Amino acid sequence: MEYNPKNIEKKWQEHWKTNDSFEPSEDFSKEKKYILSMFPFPSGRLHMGHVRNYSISDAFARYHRQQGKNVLHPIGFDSFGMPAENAAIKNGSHPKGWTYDNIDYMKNEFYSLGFSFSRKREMATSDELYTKFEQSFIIDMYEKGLLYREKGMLNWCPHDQTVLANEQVVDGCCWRCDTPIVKKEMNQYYFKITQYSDELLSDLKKLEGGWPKQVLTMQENWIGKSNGLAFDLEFDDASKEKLNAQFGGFDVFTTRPDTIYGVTYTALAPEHKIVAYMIENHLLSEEIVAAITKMKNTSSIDRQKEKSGLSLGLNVVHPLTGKSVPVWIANFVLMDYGSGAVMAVPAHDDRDWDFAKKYDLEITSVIRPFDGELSLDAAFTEVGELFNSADFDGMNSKKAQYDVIKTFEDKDIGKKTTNYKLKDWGVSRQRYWGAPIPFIHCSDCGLVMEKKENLPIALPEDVEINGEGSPLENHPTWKHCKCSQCGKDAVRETDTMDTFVQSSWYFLRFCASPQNWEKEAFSKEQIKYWMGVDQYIGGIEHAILHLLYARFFTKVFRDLGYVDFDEPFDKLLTQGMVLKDGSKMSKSKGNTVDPDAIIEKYGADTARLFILFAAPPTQELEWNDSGVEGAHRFVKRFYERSSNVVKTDKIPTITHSSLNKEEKFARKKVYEALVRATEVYQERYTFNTMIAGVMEAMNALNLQTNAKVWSEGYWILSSIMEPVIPHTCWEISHEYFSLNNLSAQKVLDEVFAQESVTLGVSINGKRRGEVEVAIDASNDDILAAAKEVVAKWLDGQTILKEIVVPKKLVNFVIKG
RNA sequence: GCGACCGUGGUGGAACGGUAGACACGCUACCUUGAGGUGGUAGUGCUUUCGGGUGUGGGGGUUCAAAUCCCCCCGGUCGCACCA
Repeated sequence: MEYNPKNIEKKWQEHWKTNDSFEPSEDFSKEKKYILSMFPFPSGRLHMGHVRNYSISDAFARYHRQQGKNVLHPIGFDSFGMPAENAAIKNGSHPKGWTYDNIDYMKNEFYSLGFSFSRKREMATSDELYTKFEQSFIIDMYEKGLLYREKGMLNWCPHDQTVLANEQVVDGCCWRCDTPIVKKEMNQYYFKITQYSDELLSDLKKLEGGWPKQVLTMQENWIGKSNGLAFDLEFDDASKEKLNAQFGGFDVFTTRPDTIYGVTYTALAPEHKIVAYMIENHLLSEEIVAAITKMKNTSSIDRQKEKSGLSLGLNVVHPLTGKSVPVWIANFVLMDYGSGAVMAVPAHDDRDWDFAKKYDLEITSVIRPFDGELSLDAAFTEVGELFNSADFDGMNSKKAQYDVIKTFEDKDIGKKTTNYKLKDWGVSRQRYWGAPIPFIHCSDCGLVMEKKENLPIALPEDVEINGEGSPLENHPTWKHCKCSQCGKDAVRETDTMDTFVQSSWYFLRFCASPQNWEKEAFSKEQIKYWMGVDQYIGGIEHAILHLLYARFFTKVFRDLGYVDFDEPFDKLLTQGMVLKDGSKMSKSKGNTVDPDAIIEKYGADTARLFILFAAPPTQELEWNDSGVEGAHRFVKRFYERSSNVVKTDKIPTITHSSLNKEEKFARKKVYEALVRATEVYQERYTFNTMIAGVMEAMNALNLQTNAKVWSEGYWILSSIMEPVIPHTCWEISHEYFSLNNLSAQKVLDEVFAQESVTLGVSINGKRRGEVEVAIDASNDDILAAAKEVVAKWLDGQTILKEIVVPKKLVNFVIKG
């Protein structure tokens, strides 16, 4: 029996396809499992990261199917996005053709790996049907006030010619093409994600235990909640006059109200509206205006390099002391956080300190250490004791924060405030290959929504894509339409949506029964049954963007009445990257391994086995060619040794007591592998250790010749390996077991019964020998036997303590 | 700077306070083979005077017992980063 992966794999892939083997049942009384891998972008070919991702989810899906669960394991494609347009610009292909060709190719790759996806629920987010339902949700969100249009300074990528969300700007550059971002003022649609800031933060608690801590922390930091005091700083009379009485003062926010008596200057962001007013009304010298303009045009990276600022020649009044405090502009004050203005306490804040030193501003200390001297070489930012602070003198600075806030609230000059780093999600993209935003601009009615019955607003196919401007804007006819309200000539919105909108609800779409596919996005009943996703698997790179947006959409859908839960993904597994020669596989580094070539050479089962065996799923995985060969040898051995099995329709019954030592050992190893497999599939996800257990069992089986033990062993081992190397296991199972063993397996306790057990014997925790004792030996007998074994170590020593750990070891504590 | 995770043979990795290095790769020797591959047998942390000694980044602590728990330091990876 020679192992021929090509024949076996093709045979079973055909079988699964023709028999609809992996379609979930519509019987909602069954216990369900929803296993989902993050869906791929159809870039053209699968890479090893994909293979790893889907090998993991497929193992889960197949395992739960064996356990009799109703399993939903769908696949789709996140198929809108820039690369389709880039390909169009580069080689003249049409984004749609390019995308769907890629999808076809990748689907074949998926099925050649034997993944058990529901074929009937395959979809792509660029399908018009998907766009139709999405646009309908967008209209709902607009009606709820969760989507709005506003002019703002946006992140503009000059290369991709589009706006980016804050989350898509990485180190000041475009997340896709690495081009430095410039700020541009434009109209833009925003999702009001900030309305959910608090809930997105507090619901992270519900995910504890199910999600990796790292991801929860990243989301927490991204939302960035901080509590503090907001208050008004009022201009003195001379400053008010200078500003033509247009401004009475400005708002500042601080998380350190305890340092209020240490305020010696205040600083505005260069983009602050007071600064803008002063420039417009020529209240500043040309020199200063030039410096401000330069500051504003500096990229955010450069702006971080050195602090700089300018005095505005204005003063405010300290709210508690009445002292005059100068107003500056500072490049480190961010317009989009808080109010774009800060009170500065150089004595107790590093940034304020640097700035004060550079411009020789006053520094007033108000907190000193509880013991020891206050150093005047740097800002003192620890907790300490207040001084120079009137009524608050002597108070613990931590406690004083509450008292100062209370004082401001009592006097009605400020209040406790919470700020978030999270910003509203800008979703317009000035690109073609995306879902059109279903709005209309009417010269009479303003911004109006398209009527739902006219959805989808589909993309025109005859477009010119040359990288200049928005193809929809440039299209001769597409944007012209009738106003949905007054019926007069109007124009469509030509912006399309960020592709993260599609991935924010695709997991809900998969819950829809294919027979209702056309009619509805999903039904409440289907959602109720299938959601939440029991196990979600994907890369850590989506820890913020996708997962935050999907959580946001879930909460919005809940408030729109479509779903009745708060969080979409119960359990999240973030897989590690696939590396080659120590770094991430990438075309530019030339260290990629093509999955197709591996399947061609060794078969899909080898690829799957290697990828699950080489490392636990959450860790990085180093690709290793000889490791792949090792995996291949195992699959081959596993298949070829099945010739020791005798055909049977049910698991053989064996009288354990009549077996010899090797046979008993083999059975024990087989059942140990089963116990471990259960643990791994249900809790630990360390497939590498499960596979190691199967290898041990195989090694043990090979030391004996009992056909019944072989048959029982294969009955169990091919069942627990089926989620990993499905083709080989189905072939074996079909050949010998009529496919009856691919189901939940029972553990037989009798095989673990032992007459004797070997204990380690140690002295002072140091292993000195081992002793074999009867399983039911008393502690005294064990100790006596153990003492004999280590007699030479105990000679002339006083035993202070004797410890017996049942079935593990004996430890003697001796003096010295 | 802040936060999270991690540090075990030549390599990937086991060990959920209880015999460190399971399982595999690699390597060495031998058997099978015309050769290569496959398959098989034995060995493989370091060191050794063959008794043993020593060993999980370094130092300390808790414990009868620590790779594992606690503290400090060193190193690495990732994320955030002038967020007031």
